[in-house]
This record gives sequence, C-alpha cells and structure tokens, in this order.
Amino acid sequence: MASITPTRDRLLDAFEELLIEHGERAATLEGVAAAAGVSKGGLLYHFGSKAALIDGLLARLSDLVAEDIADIRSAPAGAVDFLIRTSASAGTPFDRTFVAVTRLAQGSHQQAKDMLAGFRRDWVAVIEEAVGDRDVAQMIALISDGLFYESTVSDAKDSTVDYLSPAGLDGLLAVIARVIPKRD
Amino acid sequence: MASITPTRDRLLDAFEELLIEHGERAATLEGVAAAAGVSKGGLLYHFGSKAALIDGLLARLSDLVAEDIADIRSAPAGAVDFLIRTSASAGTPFDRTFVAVTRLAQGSHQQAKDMLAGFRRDWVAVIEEAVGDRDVAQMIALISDGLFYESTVSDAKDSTVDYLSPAGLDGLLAVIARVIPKRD
DNA sequence: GTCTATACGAAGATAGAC
DNA sequence: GTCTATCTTCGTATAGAC
Repeated sequence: MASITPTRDRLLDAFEELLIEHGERAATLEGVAAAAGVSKGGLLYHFGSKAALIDGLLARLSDLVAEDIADIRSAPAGAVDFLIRTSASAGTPFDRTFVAVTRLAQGSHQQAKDMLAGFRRDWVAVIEEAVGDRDVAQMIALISDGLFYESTVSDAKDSTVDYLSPAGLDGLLAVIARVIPKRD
Repeated sequence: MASITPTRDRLLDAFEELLIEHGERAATLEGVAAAAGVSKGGLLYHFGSKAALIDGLLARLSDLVAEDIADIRSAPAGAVDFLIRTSASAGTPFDRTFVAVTRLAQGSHQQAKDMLAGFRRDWVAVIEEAVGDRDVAQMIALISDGLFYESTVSDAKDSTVDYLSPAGLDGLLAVIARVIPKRD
C-alpha cells in the first residue's frame, strides 16, 4: 500500500536495479535518478532523502512478501515444491525487491536485516507445517537459502549450481522427497 | 604468499572488518586506515590505490582456500561432515576473508565473482567424490551455501536457523546421512 | 614507513525557478 | 512534479615533509 504515482515506482525499480546489478556503492541518488530518467531534484521530490528511498523499498517488499506467503500456502503441488522451485531469483518483481533488500541487509542496514529474518521465520513455519519434522524443515529452508544465495552471486552461465534453471530442479526435489516423513 | 609486513596485514584485516560489519559503502580508504591505526597516507604506501587493496584481499583468499580444500580432503570424519560443520561463518581468518570477498562479489566485482565460482567448483567436486551421487552432492553444496549465507545475514542471536552453532548440527547431518548412498 | 596538506570529483541535500 | 544551481561533506589520490 505504498506507491501511487508512476514516477515513484520507476524510482524504486531503478534503485533495485542498481542495488542488484552493481551493489550498494552504485546505488546513489544521482545514479537512481538517472536510471529512472529524472533529475536528482525530481527524485528528491518523491523521496526526501536516501533514508526515505530505502524506507520506500522496504515497504514495497513488505507488501510483496505477504502475497508470497499466501501463494506458498495455496500451492497445488505443495509448499516444499513451490518454495524450492521459486527460491532461485528468477527476476520476478518479488525476487528483485527481495535481492535488493538483501544488499541493504548485507550493508548492515538493521531494519532490512530484521525484516528478512521475520520473513524467513514465516517460511520455515510453513515448511514445518507441510513436512511435520523440524530437522527436515530446517534442511529444506537451508537448501532454499542456498538456491537463493547462489542465484544472486553466480553468473547465470557457467554456474556451478545445477538447479538454477527450473528444468533441473526435479532431481533435487526427488532427493528431498526421500527424507520427508510419510503421513497417513 | 602475499603479505610480509605486519602493517599490510593489519590493513587487510581492517578492510575485511569493515566489509563484513558495515558493507562496501563503509569500506573507504579513510575508514580502513583509521581501523588499522594508520593514516590515509600510510595505507597508500602499502596499497597504492583502492584497486590494489582489493587485489591484496583476493590474493589472501586465494592462499587460504588452497589450505581449506586440503583440510576437507583429509578430514577424519569425512568431507561432508567437515564441510557442513565449517560452512557457517564462525569468524576464523578464512571465514572472514571469504565473507569479505563475498561482499565485493555482490558489489559486482567481476574478479571476486569468478574466484568464488571457482572455489565452489572445487568444493562440489570434493563432495561428489565423497558421496558418489551428483544430485545428493548438489543438495549438500546448497545446504552448505545456505548455512554460509544465513551466517552472514542473520544476527547470531534470535536467528531462524537452528544450525549456526556447532552443537545443533548433528540433527542436520543425520538427515543428510539418510540420502547418501551406502557404498561397499 | 608514516604523516600532513592539498586537489578534485562524487554524493547527499537545500532553495528556488518553471 | 520536475528542473538547475548551489552548498557541504566525503572518497580517492598526489606531493612532499619527517
């Protein structure tokens, strides 16, 4: 429930873009404004300071995560399948916002860190609900983390991870299925 | 085989410290020099530019990784046990250098990205050698990634990961053991 | 080897015109 | 709602003294 004006959204998109592709250091007001096609002054009309720009990004993520959790719960093939298949950042709006906030968290932005920790808590809870075993749920959450992490560090091509393309994920899901307790 | 002088090493330590604790943006020449207890001019005697400072860090990592791979191969409890137990950054000199370089990679430093990809390749190869199954090896590598990633984002306390302390890792290793093919 | 002084462009932010 | 001009501080780098 944050953005109304199109320019505001374009500015957040540009901010994400720079954080993802070139890191914190490149995500300057000048850079963001240019990437969004406005001047620095134009940006500062919508976001009065860099802190306000960051707040705008965090608010956007907050909205998107609520949707994501709902999607996981209602996924036809089950929560684990959905989570693993969507872990690797694939460039969806949600993925982009999430990766961008990750960069801020790694730059030690405390609020970003807290927000990411909160979301992870929710994900782990949903998985545990689905598999009924705490250790297995934790393992699956870690695999999800691993997929996400690798997708944000390695270049798509010549990656050392077999599973960054949706097609290859079946093998991984098959291995995971072997440790999920059967239920009656 | 890079550093000889103690000041040089202290500067690299300080550079790592800032990258890890406060991100790229805080890792300025001024900041690094101050953290190492020298002046900006002092730093620039040892590393003539910021690029040289980064090169120094990459060279340090290169040395440390060679040792790590050797440790994995010769670990008494096996490669998988060793890898999983040492994945979460625990603040060893190797961990610190590795996390610091990860920050550079996420800031889109290409050489850092390539170096990390190369190391991961080695690790995956060692795991596959140990477990004899590609999918299982990939899964274990992802869990290792997940442990590492979480250890660099979440605050030690109130973490959502059960396994960031060595004590809790047995449960995770037990689950992993269930999918490793038995050999004769 | 380490320091101070200085140059210069980049980054965040304000004021006011259109 | 967007722009230009301007201010201040920060970040990188050079020169030269100690």
